[in-house]
Amino acid sequence: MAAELFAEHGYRGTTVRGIADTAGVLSGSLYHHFDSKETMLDELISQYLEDLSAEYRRIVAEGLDPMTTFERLLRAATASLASHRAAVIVLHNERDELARRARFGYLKHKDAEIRQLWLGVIAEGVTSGAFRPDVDPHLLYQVVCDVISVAVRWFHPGVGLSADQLAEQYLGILQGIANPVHPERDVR
Amino acid sequence: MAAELFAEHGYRGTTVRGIADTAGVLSGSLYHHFDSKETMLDELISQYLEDLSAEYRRIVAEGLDPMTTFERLLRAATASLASHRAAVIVLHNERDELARRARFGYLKHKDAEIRQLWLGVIAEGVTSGAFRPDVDPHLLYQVVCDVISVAVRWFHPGVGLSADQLAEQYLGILQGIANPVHPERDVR
Amino acid sequence: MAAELFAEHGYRGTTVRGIADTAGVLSGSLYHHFDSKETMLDELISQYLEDLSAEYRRIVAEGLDPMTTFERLLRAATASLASHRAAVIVLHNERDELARRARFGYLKHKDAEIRQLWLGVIAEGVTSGAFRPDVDPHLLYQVVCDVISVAVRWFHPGVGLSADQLAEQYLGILQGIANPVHPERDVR
Amino acid sequence: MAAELFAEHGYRGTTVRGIADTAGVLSGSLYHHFDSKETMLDELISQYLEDLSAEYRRIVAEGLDPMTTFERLLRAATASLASHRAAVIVLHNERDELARRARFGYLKHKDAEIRQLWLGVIAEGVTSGAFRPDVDPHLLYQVVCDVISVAVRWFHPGVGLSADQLAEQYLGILQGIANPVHPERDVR
DNA sequence: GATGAATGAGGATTCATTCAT
DNA sequence: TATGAATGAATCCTCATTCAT
Repeated sequence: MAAELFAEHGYRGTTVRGIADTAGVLSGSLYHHFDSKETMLDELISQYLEDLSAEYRRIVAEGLDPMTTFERLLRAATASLASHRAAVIVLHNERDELARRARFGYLKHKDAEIRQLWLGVIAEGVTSGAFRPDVDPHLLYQVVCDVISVAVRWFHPGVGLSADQLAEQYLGILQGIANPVHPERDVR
Repeated sequence: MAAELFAEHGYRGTTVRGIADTAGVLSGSLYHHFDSKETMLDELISQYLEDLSAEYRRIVAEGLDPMTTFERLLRAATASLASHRAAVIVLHNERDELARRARFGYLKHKDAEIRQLWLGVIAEGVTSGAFRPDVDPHLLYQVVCDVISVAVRWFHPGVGLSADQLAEQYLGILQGIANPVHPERDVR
Repeated sequence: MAAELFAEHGYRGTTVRGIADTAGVLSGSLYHHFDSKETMLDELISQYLEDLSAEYRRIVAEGLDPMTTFERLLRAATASLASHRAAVIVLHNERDELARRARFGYLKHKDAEIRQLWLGVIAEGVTSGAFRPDVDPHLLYQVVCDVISVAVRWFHPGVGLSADQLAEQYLGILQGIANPVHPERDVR
Repeated sequence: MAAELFAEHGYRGTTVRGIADTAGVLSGSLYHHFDSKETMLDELISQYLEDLSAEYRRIVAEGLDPMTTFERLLRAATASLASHRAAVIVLHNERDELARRARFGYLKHKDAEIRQLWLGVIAEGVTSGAFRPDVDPHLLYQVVCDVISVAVRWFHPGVGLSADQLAEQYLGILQGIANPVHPERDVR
C-alpha cells in the first residue's frame, strides 16, 4: 500500500496520512504497525534487494555458459520489473538520497555484491570469446542496469510486452556484444 | 545554483533556504529574481528542452543519411549530459510529478515533438534498409532515451569517458540495429 | 474565537497564531479543524447570512401589512447585531475585499436576495400608501443597511440600549418615511 | 495615489510596492518622499480631519438657527464624501486599528471636538423647540455619522445623486427629528 | 533623486509523530 | 488496536525598509 504511493509520488511526496487513507485507517493507527515512515521504505527496499540477489545467485550457481547465464540474469531482471515494480521505481528514484543515510548503508554493499556477480559473468564471456573482446564490462553492466531500472517507467506487465519479451528485445538490441567471429554468435 | 540542488536532492528535497544559502543570500532575497521555487524549476527545464530540440532540429535539417543522422542525434544527446547535466537529472526524476501540474503541460508537447523527430529518422533507416528490418522504432527510441537520461547518474564529463566517447560506446553496443546485409554496415 | 479576532483586528490583521493562542493551542493544531484561515472566515460569514435571510423570509412569510413587516425586519436586523455581532462587523469591513474572491461569490447572490426582500416590502408600503409616496425604496434600503451595519461599531448589547430599543429609536428617526396623510401614521 | 489604494484594499492590503507601481517609480524611491507607509496614512487622515473640522467651525460660526445649521453641517459632511472620498473610506475602515497606536492619538481628540460641535447644534435645536423633544442627541449624531461615513461605499460623485442631493434625501428621511408642532416644521 | 538588490522578521500551511482515551 | 487531537519544527513566501551605486 505504501509501496505504490512511494512509487507514484516519491518518498517525500507521499504523506503518512495518504498511506493511512489508502489503507482505510487513520494516520495515527499506522504507528501500531510501523515505527516510522522510513521503516516502511526500508522494508520495501531491503525485501526487494534480498529477493533479487537470491535469484541472481541461484542462476549463477547453475554454472551454465556465460552467454546463457547473461541471458538468464537479464530475464530475471526484467521479471523483477513485474514482481517488484514499486520497489524498483522507488529504489531508482531515491537511491542517491537514501545512500546518504546511515540506515541505508546496506545499499552500497548489496550494490557491490550484485555488480560483482554480473561483472564476473561478463568477464568470463569476454575471456571465453563468447563476447566481443572490446566490450567494456563495467559499461555494459551499467547500460543493463540503466535500461532495466528505467524501463519500469513505461513497462507495464500485462500490457504489450511481457517481461520475457522485453528481455528478448533487449537481447536483440544488444546483439552487438556477441563476438561476430564466435561460433555461437546469435545471442538467442 | 538552484539547478544543482534540484539535481542532487530533488525538487521537493531542496529548500528555498538551501538555495539562498548556496547563493550566499537570505531566502527572501531570492524572490527578487524569481517568482517562486516552481519558477526556478520551470526555467531550468524549459531552457533545456528548448536547447535540446533546437539542436535536434538542426541536425535533422542537414538531411544526411539515416544512420549518420541517428549517430549525430545520439552524440547531441550525450553532449547534453555535459552541457545540461542538472536539467537532465531533474527532468528525469521529476517528470511524472511535474506532468500533473498545468504549468508544465508543455512537457507533453515537447516530448511528442522530440519523439516524432527520432521516430522519423529511425523509420527512414528501416525503410532505406540501413537498419535491421525487425527493429521496433518505438522500443529503440525508448531505449535510447532511457540509456541517455539514466546515464547522467554516473556519467561525469571530465572524468573517464567524454560525451563523444560515451556516444561511441553506445553505438558499439547498438551495433545490433544495423542491417548485417547492408553495404555500409558499420555504424561508425 | 477566530470570529472575535477577525472582528477586532480585521481578517488580514488576525494571525493564525493569534487565533491558536486564543484557543490555547499551537497554530498547527488549528488545521485539524479548519482547512485554512479563509475557511474560518467563510464559515462565519455564510452561517450569518444563512441565519439572517432565513429570519427575514420567516417574517415576510407572515404576510402582515408593510409597515409592520418593515418594523419586524428592522428589529430582526438590530437583533442580529447582538446574536451575530462578530459576523456583522467582519462582513461590513471585508465585503469589498471578499467580493473579489471566487470563493465568496455567494455574497453577491445573498445580497441580491436580501435586497429584493426588503425592496418588495418597501415598494408594497409605497403602493399601499403606508409610506410616503416620494420615498426612494433603494435609498431607504441603503440607509437602513448602512445604519444597521455600522451601528455594530458602537452598539453593545447589554450596555445601554437593547437591540429592540435601538430598533425603536431608528423607527422614531425614520418617522419621515410614514405617509402623513395615511390613517396609521405612527410607525410604532 | 496611496490614498486610493488604501481606500480600495485597506491599509494592510496595500503594499508599498503597489503604491510605487501606481506612482510609476520603484518602491525604494518612495522613501525619499515619505518616512514610512504609516506616514502616508497619517498625512491622508490628519489633512482630512483638519479640513472637515475647519469647515464645520466656519458653519457654526455663522450663528444661524439650529435647523439651518444642522442642514449645513449635513451638506458639508456629504460634500466631504466627494472631496475627501479616499480619506473617509480609510478612516472609516481603519479607525479602530489606528486608535490603538500612539501616533494616531489625535483621532480621539478630533473626534471629541467634532462630536461636541454637532451635539451643541442638536441640543440647541431641542432646547429651542426646533427638534422633537424626544430626540436623543447622541443617537442622532451617531446615526448621522454612520450614515455619512458608510454612504461613501456606494455614493459616487458624478454618478446619480450629487452630494447636495444626497444631503437632501437624508434630510427627507430625517424629517422625523423635526418637531411637528413647531412652526418651521419642514427641514428643507 | 532614483534604483534595485538585499534584509529579516513574520505569516500561513504541512506533516511525521505522539499519546490520552 | 484504533482514534484523532495536538505538537512543533520546517517550508514557501511576503513585505516594509535600507543602502550602496
